[in-house]
Amino acid sequence: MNVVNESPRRKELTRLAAQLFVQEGFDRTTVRMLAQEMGIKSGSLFHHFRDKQEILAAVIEEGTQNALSIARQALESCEDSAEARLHAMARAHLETLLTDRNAHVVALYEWRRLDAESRSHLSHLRDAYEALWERVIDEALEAGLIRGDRFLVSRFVMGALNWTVRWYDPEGPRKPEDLAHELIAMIAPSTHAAQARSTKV
Amino acid sequence: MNVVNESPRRKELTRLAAQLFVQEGFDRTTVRMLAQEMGIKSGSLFHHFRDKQEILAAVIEEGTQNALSIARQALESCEDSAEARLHAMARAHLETLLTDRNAHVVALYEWRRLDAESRSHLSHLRDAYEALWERVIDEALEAGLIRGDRFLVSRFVMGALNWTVRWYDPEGPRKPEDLAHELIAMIAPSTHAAQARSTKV
DNA sequence: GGTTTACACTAGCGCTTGCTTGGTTGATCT
DNA sequence: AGATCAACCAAGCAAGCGCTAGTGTAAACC
Repeated sequence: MNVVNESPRRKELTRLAAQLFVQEGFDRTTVRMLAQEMGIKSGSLFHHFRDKQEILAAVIEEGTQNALSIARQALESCEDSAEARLHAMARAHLETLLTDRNAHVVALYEWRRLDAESRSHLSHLRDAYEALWERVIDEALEAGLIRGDRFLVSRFVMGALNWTVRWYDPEGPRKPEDLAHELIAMIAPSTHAAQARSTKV
Repeated sequence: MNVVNESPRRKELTRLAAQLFVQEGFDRTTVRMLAQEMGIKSGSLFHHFRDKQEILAAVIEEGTQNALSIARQALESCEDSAEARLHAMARAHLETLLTDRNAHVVALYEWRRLDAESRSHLSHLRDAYEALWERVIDEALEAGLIRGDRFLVSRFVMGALNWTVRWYDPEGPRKPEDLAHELIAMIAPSTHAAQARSTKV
């Protein structure tokens, strides 16, 4: 019978599903396409997942969990200044786009295809991630690193970062490190990062 | 027979379609749902549009055309300083989200469901709009209003602005004017806008 | 006053969809 | 050696899909 466990097989299938969801979109991806990509028949798919919705939820959960743990780890292992923490968060965020790009694209584009219960479960995860951001931005505001409305600044920054999935090319010359620097230089021009940049160019 | 004209009836139907596409997503919206919303039977729909794809293209074209003409008008009727032009663009962008929100959400989320020919036609329109942005940002860079990499700054700004469709509440206290001010204050802290803000708060 | 045109209807074809059912296989455990 | 179990398959159902064909009708035009 079908299970809700976390078998390694299921994780691999989730990874493949994420790729197809990005290529085709959730609604256009049929269970037959998913099965073929996985090397099994469409019926066998429902041994691993209750229904198609559950595959989508699994993809998004996987990606968000990873982003959350990477961000937490980055915050723990960086210097304690507001600037260092802001930079660590931006860099962590961009690095997950390298390693988990598919899952994040799905989370951004197909969120609304989740049913009500998956959505409420996953929105807690997402809230936890965004809370990390708001806290780091609060610290930056208090330190006078940046200024402006707390709510608006965090939304603008999240927007700029999330939008990167649209244009960022991991094969290109720009590394996540560079993007993080440039973003912080843009919103906090009085930092070391900004000065290093503006004299270099 | 079905036509490709621009009858007022077709425009009204396009507006209704945009709303449904936002609520349900393009793939989940059936021609029967569209017809019901329009008060006709599903077969009658194909008198106005060749196929379902064409409805999507019509929605996106309408929204992009409006954004483009509003932006051009804003640039023509504003002061000639780099700061004024940047502000005019940001404000125009946010105001189209008020008046044409549905169409823009569709353009952002359902772009990939366009077939090849619609996509190539519409991407010219979108490029024209983004070119306006790049030019204004170039001017701001030259004027020393902001600093940083031309490519990255424009992507970050577009990201922050486009992301607003996710959280912006037109009924709330913040007006497009305010958002535009705040965004510019964030990326160009030495402007009048920034000083007015930071002393006021 | 006859023809055309715009817009709508009814009915349904051919196909695809997500998912179910009942059964087979090979490895693991006792 | 027998039992258990995860993993898979073949076959197909019921529902829904985009779209077409053929027809009706009221207004507009010549």
